[in-house]
Amino acid sequence: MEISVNLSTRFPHILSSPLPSSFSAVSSLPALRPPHNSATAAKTIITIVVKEQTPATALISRRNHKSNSYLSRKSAVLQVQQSSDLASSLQRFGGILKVQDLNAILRHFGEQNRWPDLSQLFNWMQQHGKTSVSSYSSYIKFLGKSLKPLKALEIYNNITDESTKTNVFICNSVLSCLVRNGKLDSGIKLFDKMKQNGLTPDAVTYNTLLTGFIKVKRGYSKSLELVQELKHNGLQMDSVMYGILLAVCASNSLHEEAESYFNCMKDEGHSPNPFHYSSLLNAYSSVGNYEKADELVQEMKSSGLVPNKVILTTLLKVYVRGGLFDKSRELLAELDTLGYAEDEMPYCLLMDGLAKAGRLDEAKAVFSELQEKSVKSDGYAHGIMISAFCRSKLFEEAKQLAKDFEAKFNKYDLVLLNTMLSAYCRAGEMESVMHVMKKMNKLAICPDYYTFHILIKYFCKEKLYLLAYRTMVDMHSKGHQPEEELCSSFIFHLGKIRAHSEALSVYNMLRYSKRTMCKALHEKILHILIAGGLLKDAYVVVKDNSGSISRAAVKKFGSAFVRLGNINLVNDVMKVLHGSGYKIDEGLFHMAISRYIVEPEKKELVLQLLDWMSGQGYVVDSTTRNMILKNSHLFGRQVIADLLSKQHVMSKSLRSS
DNA sequence: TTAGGGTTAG
Repeated sequence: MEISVNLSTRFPHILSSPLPSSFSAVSSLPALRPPHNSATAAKTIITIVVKEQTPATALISRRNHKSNSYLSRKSAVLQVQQSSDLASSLQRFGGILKVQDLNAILRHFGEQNRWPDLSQLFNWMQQHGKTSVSSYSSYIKFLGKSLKPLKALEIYNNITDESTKTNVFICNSVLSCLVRNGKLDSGIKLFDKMKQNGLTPDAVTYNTLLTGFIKVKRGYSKSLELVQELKHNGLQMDSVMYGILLAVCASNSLHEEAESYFNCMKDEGHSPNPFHYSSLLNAYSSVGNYEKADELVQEMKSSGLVPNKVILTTLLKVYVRGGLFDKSRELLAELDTLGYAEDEMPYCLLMDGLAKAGRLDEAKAVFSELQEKSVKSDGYAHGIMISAFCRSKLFEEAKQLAKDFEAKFNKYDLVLLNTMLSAYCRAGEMESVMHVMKKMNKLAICPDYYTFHILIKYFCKEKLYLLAYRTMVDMHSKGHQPEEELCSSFIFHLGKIRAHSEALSVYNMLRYSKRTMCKALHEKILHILIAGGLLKDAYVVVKDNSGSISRAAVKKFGSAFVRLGNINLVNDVMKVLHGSGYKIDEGLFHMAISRYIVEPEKKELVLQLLDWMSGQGYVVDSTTRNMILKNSHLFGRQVIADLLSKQHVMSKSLRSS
């Protein structure tokens, strides 16, 4: 099959059409503003009337003046907030506005998601020296909300005053901005730097960072380090912190640890709220411990809290994970009665659990029920069923449902796109595969590890090995490490189509990744490299992995290299062969000498080789010996005579012993 | 005078 489309941003080697401009056009539209109401604004303008003053009215006048100035500032704040031309209204009112007024406007813009105005105002404030700590902390917070963590870092890094830079409010908002934008690692690094520069972190700082560990692999152990640190700094755990830690435990499936935090928290006098309860329930769901879950819900009720929608939905999750499908159905009915099953989530939980337990028909029945009841859906239910069909190898049904999704919904995210991609790939629908990839491009959704994995597997299945190769290069350049099984079969196929250097590059991706690598792969790539004449690379493979390569393969490599490899490396190769326990045979030695005879300028290498061989106890056979003698004028007669006589003595002593 | 929070689905 031939792929005519190729090249674009997300998949530079696969899609052809240039990135459609519609995305950037839409994303650059200014945020919608509230309607401008000039009539209201006009009413709020206060005219200051200057009256003649008598001593008796002076005090009142001052008060009036004060309140007048307050009122005029308040009016100016409104004017600026409602103005459609921020620059000119700042020019007009900026002079009477105090820093706190400007901060109020800044927060107003932030709360209204008026990002361009927000930045314009902050710039103006900086240019006019009208900023305070609050301006920075608010502005940085809103930069985080508008997904501009780099801009926030830039603002922070440009702060020159040291005490401002280690101000806990500003530091907390920068860290929060990084964490909420998925940059936990850089947040932690910056945190360390801030401490070195004199920041005294408080509970908010720690909670901000801890939040980042909820959705991170091995987040629990990392969060423990922070907890230790904050305790060491004399800070106490608060109810928010317990809430975050419970969520960390739940997402790491640590129900015992969650339980222990929950009890600690109560012991310390904090009353658990529904968030705490639901996190602990969620932790129980990972092991399907419905007894403990039931007990906990009872406890919650007796403490006077009424289980809400989330609590009951999470309880349903526990039942599903515990395999209690009848009980799950009863609870779902209860949720329905309470009006808590208006959206698809509880159905999704049950469907997914049924499908994963191999009860696909029952899952399908729930899916039908959900559609008949016109439950509000964002497409999750489709995603779950598409995956379920793929899992059961019902690719045709998966494909149909993916098409159905596309017809009904216009909302995509990465997981759903991957699910559809997988369905189309497994069903062998090339056009639909390309269509999904274009869609991903258009929506500027970055492919992840799974996307690449699905595509590479599919391209291999279609024997589009070079396309698969380019996809893997993309994958690798995005920092994803392909898994061994995929690489291994891929290397095999690349070898078969004589794409030797591509095979080597895949081998190296695996070799220099953190993934484990099966020993047999070294020999596999060695054969490919020899076949492709990439002997120098083959040499590196043998040198680094001689213990994992069979004698036969080493021999094959040796004779290929000595015959055709770089002459300057022949002696090194001999040494590596010998070092790996391979006995250099007469044929190989003869071949090496023959090559040197053709290139007499390499005579130093011949002498070195002969000398080394004597040292290792190798005997020169008679054929080779005669060939050397015949050509000894090329190398220097005397030296050769000396070396050969040394050899002769050695061979005699070997024979006699 | 400004910073932090946690719960459910693919």
